[in-house]
Amino acid sequence: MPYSAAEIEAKWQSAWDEAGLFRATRSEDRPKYYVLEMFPYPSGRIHMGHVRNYTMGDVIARYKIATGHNVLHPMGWDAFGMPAENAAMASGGHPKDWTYGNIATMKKQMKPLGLSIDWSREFATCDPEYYGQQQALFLDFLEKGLVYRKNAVVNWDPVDMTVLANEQVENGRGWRSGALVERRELTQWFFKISDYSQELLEALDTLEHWPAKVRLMQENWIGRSRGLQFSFSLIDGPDGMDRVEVYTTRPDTLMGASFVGISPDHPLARRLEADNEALAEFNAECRRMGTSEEELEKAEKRGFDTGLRVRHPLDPAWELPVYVANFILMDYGTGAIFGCPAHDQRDLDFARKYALPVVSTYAPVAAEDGFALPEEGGAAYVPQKTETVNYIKGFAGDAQQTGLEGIDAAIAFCEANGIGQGVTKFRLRDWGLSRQRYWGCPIPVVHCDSCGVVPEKKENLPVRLPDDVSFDQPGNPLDRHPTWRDCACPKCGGAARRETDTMDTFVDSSWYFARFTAPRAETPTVMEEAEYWMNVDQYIGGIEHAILHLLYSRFFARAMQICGHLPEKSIEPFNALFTQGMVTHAIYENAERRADNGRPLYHYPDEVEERDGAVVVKETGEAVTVIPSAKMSKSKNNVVDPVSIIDAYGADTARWFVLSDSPPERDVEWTAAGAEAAFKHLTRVWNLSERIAEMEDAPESDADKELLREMHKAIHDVTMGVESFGFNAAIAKLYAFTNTLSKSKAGAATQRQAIRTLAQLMSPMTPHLAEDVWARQGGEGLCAAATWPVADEAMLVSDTVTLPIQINGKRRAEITVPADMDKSEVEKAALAMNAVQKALDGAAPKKIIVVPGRIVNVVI
RNA sequence: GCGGGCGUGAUGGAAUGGUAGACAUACCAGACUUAAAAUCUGUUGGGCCUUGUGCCCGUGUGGGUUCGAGUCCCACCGCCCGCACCA
Repeated sequence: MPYSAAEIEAKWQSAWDEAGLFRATRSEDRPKYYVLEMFPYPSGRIHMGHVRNYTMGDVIARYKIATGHNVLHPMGWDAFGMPAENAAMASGGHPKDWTYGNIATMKKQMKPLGLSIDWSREFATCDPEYYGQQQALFLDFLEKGLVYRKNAVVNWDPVDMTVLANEQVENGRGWRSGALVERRELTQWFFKISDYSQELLEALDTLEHWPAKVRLMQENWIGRSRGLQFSFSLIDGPDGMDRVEVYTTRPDTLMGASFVGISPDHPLARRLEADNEALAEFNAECRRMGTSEEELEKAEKRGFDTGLRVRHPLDPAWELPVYVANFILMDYGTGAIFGCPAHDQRDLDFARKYALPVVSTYAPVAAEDGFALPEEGGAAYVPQKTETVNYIKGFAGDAQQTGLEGIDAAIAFCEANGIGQGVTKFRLRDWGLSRQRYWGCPIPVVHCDSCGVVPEKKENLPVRLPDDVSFDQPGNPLDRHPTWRDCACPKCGGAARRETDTMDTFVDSSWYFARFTAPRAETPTVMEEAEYWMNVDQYIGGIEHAILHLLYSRFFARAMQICGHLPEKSIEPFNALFTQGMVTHAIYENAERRADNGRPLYHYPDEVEERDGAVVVKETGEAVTVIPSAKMSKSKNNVVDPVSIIDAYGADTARWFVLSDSPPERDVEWTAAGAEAAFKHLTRVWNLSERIAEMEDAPESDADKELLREMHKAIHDVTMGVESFGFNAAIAKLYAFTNTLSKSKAGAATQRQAIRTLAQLMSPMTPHLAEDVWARQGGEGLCAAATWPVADEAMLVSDTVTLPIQINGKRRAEITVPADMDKSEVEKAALAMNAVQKALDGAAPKKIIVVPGRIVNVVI
């Protein structure tokens, strides 16, 4: 019989369903294991990235089932968000219909992959049963003071009358209207994540099974710094303003101060713009810039001289100008800085532009050739904190000190002289959760003229989104929905208005992992279930979530614990994290023609072919530029649809391929050739199984022993590979073992044992094929439920070992010796070799290094 | 701009500081076939001539540590990800 993926895949999926193999229930007889992949946004169709992500999780889940764990492997939908509203605006439908329609489609596309998911726990974050519990969490957080209101800046589109996300701002203009975007202040809700800065930072050390790079990125994001907070006294400032408070991490450069810079949003700047039209214009222009940090940092550094002056705290006679500058963030520090051009390149650029003085406070201890002080035209000199420098114009010990010592000395000096205080600050800002959009979780509060902001009563939850909304007018439809918006105050019963803002979708994804432990509960979580299933033992997702999603989830775990929704152990909810790479594909750009709208013209993979070493469009023969390995994107026509791959080759081929060619943390490029190779291999295994099933038994020989030895090596290597996320390496071993088996001269019984083991080792990756081979070769029960094989240590060690012999680190010969041979014996045997004597050419070895089982290196 | 990562044959990649290129693709050669496809077998980093169990070079570039560096350290170049209202 030929290999028919479609047939066997359907068959074994029903078998697993009938056996209820993936239904998770609490049980004390096995250790639990919770494996979770970041849940998908229901964008419309599944893509290869989903296949890769869920296949990796599935490998872990199936491996853990086989090694005797009680596995929880759930799936849900991150279903709120802008694309649903955009679709509604574009085509007139309802975000709800669009979203649930997409979920149905994607679930139908995922099912054939044969994932070991407990679908009984499925939910979407836009289900009222889910977001209602999220509203309950919000009210608990409010009660505990974990959420509060303050003003914050948003991107405002004055034509569409709507708030824009950063990604909706293109070159300072709204993506739909093309209008110049403004910054506007709104009163918004914030989570007090900054209260946990220190704790979130320190706890990173406990996350030993997280990638070091993710921990480092979070550390930098939280951004702890030690510095000095002090003020400059303002000369003839406006009423009530007599000083400018400043925070600096380099107080040792205070004697190099050359100006004071304040944010355009600083209270002083706002006060001054009232009587200064030019300044008002400057500030307005700054506020037209986007709100993203990237944009602020990349923008040309510009300043406006307010004409005001301040006194230097160490020398009242020393006056400095005050500038409003576009690169200073009101959100960080005090919204004001002092500029020290000699030791900060940005300040130096600024000083040169506005002809401000440049004064070095320290210089290198030993200047290299060509070094010039910044005041002599050199670049800003910024030493490492551990580098020793020569303080030439310091004030706190004036001597050679490391940068760090200089900072500490400066803080101590300033504190002793009443100039300022050493403070620890964090870069981490509070998390603004208000969104002025319809398709999100309503914030469950009411605004009452007499009572102010009143939380909705818990028994009135969920505050449901109204269905009768339209998107034919700009703005948030909740704002113009009177019967929903107008309500009674929960406190006084008088006329009040619902909050029409909804929550950031990051809120939805900050606790879904906890909800999976009790997805139908009438409370956000159930302690008994959370106690059993939490924490997530292995979390898998994209590196793009390294900071925000993971940090927010860590904060939520703490907040939920405080409110009694999670056990103490869940303060860090993800025991282990793995960040996988993307699935990429070449882009085929027409080199001779552009699309009608002037943009580049991209061709689908099946529209091009190779002719005489060049890639051309099949129909027209036009030349094509191949851009290798780019992120799959609809607009580039380089998306490969998993459905078509599954239809053509089966799910096992798709699963095998996405795991095989690249290490999981790196990007993998989808190629037609790679998919075919995967299919070819699975066919080979199938054919091998057919052949072995019909073999007649033969007397045992050395070949049997050899095959068993290779089998145990394969068990060992594949197990190691799966345990350490080395799926590609595990697959390489499986290829090699398949080759060994197909050439083996061993007897039928041994070959059957070997191919059953091969099936088991393959089953996490290609569960359907494995199941079929297992059954064909007389395996008992379901392969998916069979106990994982264990490598026999005794079978792994060889009697002899081949050692390379190096002369001065260059390989010159090799020698085969008994594995347990003594070091000195190995040394003797190596020196006695002809090739070694020839290479030595009479020279006497100075030193001989023998690393047992590894290498011999002769140094002459 | 800031933070993080990556860079190895024609290609994807393998390699606890210890024989660089496992495994796969592609290419070439052979078997089977009237033929092709499929399948199976074998070869393949570059260079040299003296064809050997030979020599030299080789993991983005330049330096360093080490008996020994793809791996560790420093600098540079290129590409990718994140930058707080995309999910």
